[in-house]
Amino acid sequence: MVARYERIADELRDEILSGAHPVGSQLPSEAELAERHGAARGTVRQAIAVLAAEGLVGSRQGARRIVLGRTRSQSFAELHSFAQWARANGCRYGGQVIAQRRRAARGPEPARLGSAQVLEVLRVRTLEGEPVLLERTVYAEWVAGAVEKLPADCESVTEALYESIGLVFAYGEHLIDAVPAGAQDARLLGVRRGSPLLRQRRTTTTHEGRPVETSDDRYRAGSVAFSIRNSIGANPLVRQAGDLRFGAGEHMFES
Amino acid sequence: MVARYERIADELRDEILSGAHPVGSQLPSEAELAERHGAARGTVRQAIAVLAAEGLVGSRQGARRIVLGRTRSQSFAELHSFAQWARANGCRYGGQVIAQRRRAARGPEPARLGSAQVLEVLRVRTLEGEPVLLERTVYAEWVAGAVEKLPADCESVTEALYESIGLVFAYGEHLIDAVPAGAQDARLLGVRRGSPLLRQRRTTTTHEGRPVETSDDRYRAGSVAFSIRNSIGANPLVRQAGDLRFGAGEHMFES
DNA sequence: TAGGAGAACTTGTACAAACAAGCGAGCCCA
DNA sequence: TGGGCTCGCTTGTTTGTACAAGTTCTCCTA
Repeated sequence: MVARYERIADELRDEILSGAHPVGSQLPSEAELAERHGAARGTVRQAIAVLAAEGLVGSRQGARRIVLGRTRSQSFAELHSFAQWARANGCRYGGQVIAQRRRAARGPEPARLGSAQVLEVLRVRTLEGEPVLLERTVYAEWVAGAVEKLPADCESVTEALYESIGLVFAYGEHLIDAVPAGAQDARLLGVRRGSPLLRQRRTTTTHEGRPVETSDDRYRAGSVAFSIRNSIGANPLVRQAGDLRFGAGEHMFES
Repeated sequence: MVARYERIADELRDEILSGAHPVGSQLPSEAELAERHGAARGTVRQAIAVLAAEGLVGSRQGARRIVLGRTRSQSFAELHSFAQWARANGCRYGGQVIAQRRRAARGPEPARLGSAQVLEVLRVRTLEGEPVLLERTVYAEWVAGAVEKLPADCESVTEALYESIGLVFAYGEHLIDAVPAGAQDARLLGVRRGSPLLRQRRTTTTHEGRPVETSDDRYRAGSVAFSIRNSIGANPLVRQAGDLRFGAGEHMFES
């Protein structure tokens, strides 16, 4: 059973994406939409809030809402799962575990993952046959067993963990910056040492706030970009100051 | 006059940031908060929605809400304005226009900015005295005059434009990836050619959806990172496929 | 003691009503 | 003609109510 406001949101979104409401044009008023759908104004507002969060429409008190764009931001699942994202974009994709070992948690890991033992996995992901992403992931102890059981060429870790132990990655925190490729990065991604990589560091938790993993993912430059649409009043992306230093050598599996 | 739900949100945020509600702990129920603040449940829900959008709390139907983190995502203004962001972080900052000229719009610019003539500005931004950001911005014709009147060392373009013509940057679309520094990048940022830069391409519009500018901003690696907090159901960040090609030399707003 | 039924609690959805606040267009007057 | 003002429209805020749906804990029973 889909909620009513979601169906209204879907319908409005379709109308925008199909061009019935061109970019820059005014949306029907809340009252009009409410009458058309036979719903209360509050429900319509909820529907419109969904579209606003997707960056499709903007609003200003007193004035009609306007259509801002036609490219829709996707769900968290696609941000988190490389496989789901690749599939949604119609790309061939694959993955391969390069190295995997258990070790004691160190540095900020005990605090972040809440376990003294962790499982460290180095994985290469490919898009259209080419290696584009190097994942250095550290799993909390309580999922380590399930991760170890996965095949080395598992295509979607997220889905596999959901199937095996019902694990859902619910919340994530991401830090995005650029770093030069280290020796290992260069070798595995097939680029020159020092060439630019897009790095995404993330920590993921379950619905209950239980930490699952932290990861250092490095994308080959040009293969992937992150996109965000936002508006005054609500957006989750922020800059964070770095310290102008970065060491290329502080990796996990660096020999 | 601040809205009631905003005051409740502020109070709750303070409690979370101050540690009264530790990370992972449960928030009081909506009914409890409503009674404590003498407000209706709907108002409390609105307040909590603000915190959820900031990534501070998560929720699941039937279960108490939990605190997800203590680092608050900031407002759009801080994402958009380098000056406002730097100030909020207590950094010394500056800016200097390197070059500026009017020219005919080309490529995707006429469509994106809605004008045939544009103003192109090359600006270097500094943090704590060091150059960290190179902005290549193209302004639509209708703001070009106001931009030209700004002093070359204007510290905050966003604020200056607001003061002079009441312009508010309301909506933005951002594309984030990594690129190697070109010759000009390297010279102006004081890094080696080919070293990694974090690139943010953005297009900004007013409340009315009127395009203001598109920009290609390049951050020195290590100086700045982008951070995002998200959850299942709502997040604005997406990956976008690149084409695996990139040339270091093809600057200035290529597609 | 283990497991299941169920009650109590909590969040999600929906409706209705009212007032506040801001915008825009049209009107009137100088 | 130009400027200011008013009025209607539209979105923003708030309250109250009701029920649906999911979670969690307790207690009872096999």
